[in-house]
Amino acid sequence: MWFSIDFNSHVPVYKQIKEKIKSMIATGKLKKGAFVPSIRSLAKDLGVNLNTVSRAYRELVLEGILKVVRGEGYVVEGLDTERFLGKKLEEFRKMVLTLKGDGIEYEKLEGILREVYGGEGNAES
Amino acid sequence: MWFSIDFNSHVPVYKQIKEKIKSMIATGKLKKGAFVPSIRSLAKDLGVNLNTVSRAYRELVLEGILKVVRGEGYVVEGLDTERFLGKKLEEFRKMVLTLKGDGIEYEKLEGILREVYGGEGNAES
DNA sequence: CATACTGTAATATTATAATATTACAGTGGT
DNA sequence: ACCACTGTAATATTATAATATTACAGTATG
Repeated sequence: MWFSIDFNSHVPVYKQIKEKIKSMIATGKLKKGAFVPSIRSLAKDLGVNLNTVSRAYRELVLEGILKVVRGEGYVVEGLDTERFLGKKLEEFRKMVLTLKGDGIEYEKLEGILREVYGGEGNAES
Repeated sequence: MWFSIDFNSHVPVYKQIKEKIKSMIATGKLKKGAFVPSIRSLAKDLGVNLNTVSRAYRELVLEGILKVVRGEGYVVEGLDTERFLGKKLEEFRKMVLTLKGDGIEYEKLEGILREVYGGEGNAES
């Protein structure tokens, strides 16, 4: 089992797959040169169609993140981690702005932050 | 001009409209008994089709948030604000979890929080 | 070389969102 | 009564995402 798909999300499945792969590269769970699961096996694991995984991988190749070796599979090329995380933080900022606009107080968000990160400011390393 | 739509978002336009209306009720910009813009005028303002706004309003009626007076328009009924904000915070928590999973540190998120809230937040590093 | 994996390609089908357009029906002001 | 607004309804069309299915082509290994 590799990861899971949120079928209730408005985010297209192929985009969710792309994001997860990128995330795994960013966190070192997938290293340069490693093979990602074959299209068929990942499709089966996730419970989606072969074509959907195929599209995700194809686009990742176009973005220079994967490379394909016909007959063998897809291999991790690399990822501009800074850029990837930067986009994530941009999304975060956008959401915070919306929440502020909804009248939610700073303390409430900070509380959730603390909760998720395990009580104190520092928790993970 | 009422608000704007993000056409690049994966979130369907009619859902974005629903969220904005709810948000405006939650923040008191739309009060109980007030008329929301007519289907046609809002559609024109947002640059979307009449049917799209119609769908959003129709669903808001089903949720008890708007009420319709034929020939006159749609009127604000009410909103369970606690529930609405609760869902927003749930989404926030989910995003924070993802970001933590991506290896982003607590301090980075807190920094953005502070930024958006204009340094107001709290000191207490 | 046969088999079992890989990726690739093509086609058809379904569901959803959004659009465009036309028409009908209710309400209020003049 | 007329007119200008309201909402409503129905139909057709487009684009996208995802599915299902079949077939073909490259690679490695027993």
